[in-house]
Amino acid sequence: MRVPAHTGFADVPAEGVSLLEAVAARARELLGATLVADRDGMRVALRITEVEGYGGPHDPASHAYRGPSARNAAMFGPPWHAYVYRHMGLHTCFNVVVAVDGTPTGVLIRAGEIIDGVDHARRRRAARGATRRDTDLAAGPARLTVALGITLADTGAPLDGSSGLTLLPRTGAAPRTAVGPRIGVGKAADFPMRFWIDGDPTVSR
DNA sequence: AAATAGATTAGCT
DNA sequence: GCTAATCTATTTA
Repeated sequence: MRVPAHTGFADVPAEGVSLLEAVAARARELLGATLVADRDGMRVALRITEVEGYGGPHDPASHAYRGPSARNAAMFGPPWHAYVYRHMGLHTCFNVVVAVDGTPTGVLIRAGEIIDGVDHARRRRAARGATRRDTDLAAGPARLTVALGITLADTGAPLDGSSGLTLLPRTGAAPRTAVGPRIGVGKAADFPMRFWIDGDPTVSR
């Protein structure tokens, strides 16, 4: 993996680059996986179509870049748990913690297709703003959390179903995947760490 | 104690 | 496509 000098990853040591590769691999695995949220007796299932990797200590765009804090504590916890944070005051975003060799790395779930509980998702989204098309229900990290009913209280929760959140691995073959730079990231924006299912209508722009 | 940048969204042109 | 809204965590004095 070549690391362009202007991306902010320039000082990543060799083991850091392999760490980024590992995160990218985990992110790719999550494409096509299913996230099931059981909330208030309502089940909403999401087929993940867009993700972004965050490389912890070597990634200046990662929340874990500057070490542990009250906000990012969950990233330093066990893998396959949730890391939920608030952004821009009101928006809530959901990550899957992917500890690689004990380092705090994560994958931001940016978008997906609602495959079960569409009515519940639409109702939740309608309560916070207008939604025109079904493909927009979870087309964006904060939209996704609203559709699934995920809140800050879910941070640190396991994704094995014991807390109402279940992550099911993709079953079929790997989908056709597109790669690009991360979105809305000020630092290291040119580094391709964003993956989405090529041609899927539910990915954010 | 104060400043500031930010893993965004919705609404309008 | 472009901009306002909106507030928190982290950084700086």
